[in-house]
Amino acid sequence: MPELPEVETVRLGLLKHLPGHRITDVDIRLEKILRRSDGDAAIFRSALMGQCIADIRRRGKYLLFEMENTQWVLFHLGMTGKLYVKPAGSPIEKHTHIAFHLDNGSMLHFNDVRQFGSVALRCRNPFNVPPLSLLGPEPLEPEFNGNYLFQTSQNHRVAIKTLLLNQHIVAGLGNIYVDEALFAAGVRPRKRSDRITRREANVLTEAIKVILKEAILAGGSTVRDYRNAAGAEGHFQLTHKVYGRGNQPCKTCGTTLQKVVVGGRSSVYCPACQKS
DNA sequence: CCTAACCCCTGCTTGC
DNA sequence: TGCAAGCAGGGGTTAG
Repeated sequence: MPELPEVETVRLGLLKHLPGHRITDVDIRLEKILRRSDGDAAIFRSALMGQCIADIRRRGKYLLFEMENTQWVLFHLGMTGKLYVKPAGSPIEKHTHIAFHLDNGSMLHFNDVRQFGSVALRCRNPFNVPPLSLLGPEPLEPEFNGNYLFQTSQNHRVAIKTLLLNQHIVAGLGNIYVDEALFAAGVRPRKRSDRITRREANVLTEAIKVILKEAILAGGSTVRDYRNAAGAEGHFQLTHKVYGRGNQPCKTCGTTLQKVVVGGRSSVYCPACQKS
């Protein structure tokens, strides 16, 4: 479940190794992992052969390789997707669907057990077309603020958790960080969005920003599958107050944490600390 | 326009 | 010990 902090951690790791390097070959083992790509596997390979990686960017949970020739490669890690930088000659392990060979001999492996992730070639700037153009604001940018969240909440009648998971409203939050932010803000996940107060929207927005920043500093959360570009685990899971802790005591007050389903997602909250 | 349900997929966990 | 059902869930599509 790579969310914004995990994707950002992968990006920072890849930045150390990839920009300025040329792709010398592309080995596509599972064609169907290419989704919404400009062209088939053969086109993907030939378009990128010999091309130099200029920059690595992120939008929501998407990672973007900006190539020197203005092509782009769009990655989504889905639930279990990983991008590994590997030394020269590393074997291609199970569930590695694409291996990029680089001009310094190292390799970049895209590995995804559940195959919910995707990789796509884009011949033009992808920011102004779907799916990126449909994304809401970046949660760490100033345009995501209490006023925005309050106004948006008033215009929908879903559970606040469902609203925050909606990438069209704010880009990059997933189950972990929404549950943690709702706990920090003292708001229950099933609270209807149009009943959120202006003050709650302010508190929630700040909680989201603080938690995301802390999680990035901790290298993300490794619950089961997540690893960074070097194959190392994150540490933020040690700080989780509620995610994955259903029926365990609240770390703040000792009350047994409640586990419920909201919008089809398992959700954990503290009935004492989250009164609203 | 909106929301809920379903689908994709594999491997770990749980129950018999 | 073995087997199968249950579960995890981001995002796209379909149904209502």
